[in-house]
Amino acid sequence: MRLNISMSGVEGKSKGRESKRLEQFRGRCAEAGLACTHQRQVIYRILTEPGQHWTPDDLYQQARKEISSISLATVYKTVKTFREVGLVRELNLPYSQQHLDANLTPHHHLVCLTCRKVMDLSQAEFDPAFLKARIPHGFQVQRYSLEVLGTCEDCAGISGRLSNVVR
Amino acid sequence: MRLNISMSGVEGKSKGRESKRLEQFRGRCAEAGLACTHQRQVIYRILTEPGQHWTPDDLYQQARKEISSISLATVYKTVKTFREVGLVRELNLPYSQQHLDANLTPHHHLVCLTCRKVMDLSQAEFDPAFLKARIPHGFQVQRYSLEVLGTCEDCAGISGRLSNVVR
DNA sequence: AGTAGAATGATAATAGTTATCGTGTAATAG
DNA sequence: CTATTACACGATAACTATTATCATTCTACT
Repeated sequence: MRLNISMSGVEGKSKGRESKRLEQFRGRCAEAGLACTHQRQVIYRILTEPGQHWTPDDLYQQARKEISSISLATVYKTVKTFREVGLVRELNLPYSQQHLDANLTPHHHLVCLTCRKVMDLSQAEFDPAFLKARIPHGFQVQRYSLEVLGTCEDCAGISGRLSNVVR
Repeated sequence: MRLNISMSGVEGKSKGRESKRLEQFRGRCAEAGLACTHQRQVIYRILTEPGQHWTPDDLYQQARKEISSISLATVYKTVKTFREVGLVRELNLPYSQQHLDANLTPHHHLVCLTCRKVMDLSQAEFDPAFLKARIPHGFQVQRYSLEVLGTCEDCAGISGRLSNVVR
């Protein structure tokens, strides 16, 4: 059976907007030399739901609702590909499973160590007052974990343009 | 064979200072209700070498030099115990293995995505100018990853004092 | 529509970590 | 200083997260 390339699960009213997003995604795939498959479309759409930070397994459960035959391996491979071409980023959290973020605008995260909820925190250029003002009332900060990621002087010469591939 | 409780691998000259560190460690174990075993002493001493950020496996390789019979499982269990009682913390890095930090003073990290070197960066209260001044010349920042870890409002009531147990 | 190369799905393999359990050891009491 | 007991250790199995393999299927292009 041949599957239609479409944003399934979306009703007619917002079709125009969804088609636009699909076209954007198709363009990004073309740039990156990736096939714009149904699986990748669905996974990308789920990933870009605002404010969500998916693990591969949650992503798999969600994607199965639309493509019941999808494989967990496909989800992992897709996620890895998306990371490599810069469509998503990985959060650095103290949990065993990776968490993904399709919000590429610079921002930070507020993580509840109890329920593991992750909330976005807009970039504040590290201004402590500004940052504190953005932390929701009631959130008890236990610690900040700031990782400055980049390329050290010793490595700068070695691998010029490979360094944007995280992991 | 009965093993002497001692900081093996340390020569006589600095014995006084090492004994002091051992006594400190013994005290912390007593507080936490932990037995001050030879294995834990050695692992803790390795972990507290300044500027180092060990993975469990590296820690195992290092500890074997002093206790050839030590088990990898012991290293993992010890590390987990140390995390639970707050003797060490886990770094949040985009790599598969956990990295440990026995430096409990608030500070951040500078991570080279190429060679995976991790350098300490003293706490700067999120002042961007101060922070930038501390980044070594030649280090090319690709991104900041700030995770604010704590307890969200919803969870504040539920698990009052359990929240310092990370992971 | 036909074709080449890439992606998928099923599953095996691997890496990192944790659990199990019998033996050994540290802390405490006598 | 020795005996006891609960805890810790070591060996290994088990488990979880992730990646590799490979035959089949699909996408992109002609």
